[in-house]
Amino acid sequence: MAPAKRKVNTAADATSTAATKRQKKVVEPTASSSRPSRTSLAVAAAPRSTRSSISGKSTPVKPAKSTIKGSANETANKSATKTATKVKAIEGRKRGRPAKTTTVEEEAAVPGRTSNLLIDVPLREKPAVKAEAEEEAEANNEGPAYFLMKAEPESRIEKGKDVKFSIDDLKAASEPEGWDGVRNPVARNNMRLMMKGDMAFFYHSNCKVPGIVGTMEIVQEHSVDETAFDPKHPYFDEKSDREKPKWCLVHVKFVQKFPGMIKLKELQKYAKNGGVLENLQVLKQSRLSVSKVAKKEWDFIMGLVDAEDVAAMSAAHQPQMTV
DNA sequence: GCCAACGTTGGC
DNA sequence: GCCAACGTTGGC
Repeated sequence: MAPAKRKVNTAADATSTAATKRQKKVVEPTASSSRPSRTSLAVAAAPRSTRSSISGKSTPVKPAKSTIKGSANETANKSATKTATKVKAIEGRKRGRPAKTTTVEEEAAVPGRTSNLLIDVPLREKPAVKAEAEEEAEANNEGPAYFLMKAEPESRIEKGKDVKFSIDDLKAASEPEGWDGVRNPVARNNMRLMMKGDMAFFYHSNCKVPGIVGTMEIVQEHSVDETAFDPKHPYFDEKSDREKPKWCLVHVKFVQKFPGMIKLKELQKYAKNGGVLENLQVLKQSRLSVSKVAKKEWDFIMGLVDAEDVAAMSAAHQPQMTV
């Protein structure tokens, strides 16, 4: 479901009109040792591996990603009856495991701005301490917010179409790319937070060496992801109603490709006990294809790039041992 | 290819 | 609305 963005090369899109891309891997991201620790007792009691061995393994072939599923129902918003401080995670549901609850603050936790998240969601009540909240929002309302978006740089065919989308594809695009295909509610909500001028890391996922390969800028805020309505599209979602669009995309433009990749492995090193990146969302929720990055995390990672750059240059200038 | 994580489903 | 089952993601 929450695919990282992937680019789908349709005939129409072959020349890279902004139309389709893919995304993927939203979703989803990892803990220090790569997998978030789980807290559910129910799961502990019945380890997934056990269950899956009983039910049989999934197909060896990678299933179509992200297309069909989708969240329970954004329509369930109506049932959001919660109180002011706790709001059902964005869409709420009619059935199923209860959605995690998050505070307004958490949901709006993109540093530096108030949330514009809920376009199609009921308004939340304002915090009691409204004045303070507003002041803080204003005080923070400067500078861009930062994100991380995943795409698959290697070819993978889904519904007959190649879903690959790399930083080089973005770089080659002549117009802003619509980051479509996000089919995970959390990732989608992160896209709704994006504002023009915000920045995002471009992350290569589902490949040999995953990691951050460059940056891009958000040039157009969220709009409806039309690929959800096309039955032939890899990202078709039969449950998405045109009257009530469930999925959105944002448009991005290439900013830079790093001289080298900041590997996932390296990011994880800095996430260990108390490290600067210990709260990097993509490391905590490895499957999130669109995640938030705090300014401090962004700056730190950009610092790694510079350091690497310098190291690469000095290596290049090292006297060569001639053979 | 394996399998932890975790979102969703749907019976109760 | 709880929760067991199950499907998918994506690093390894």
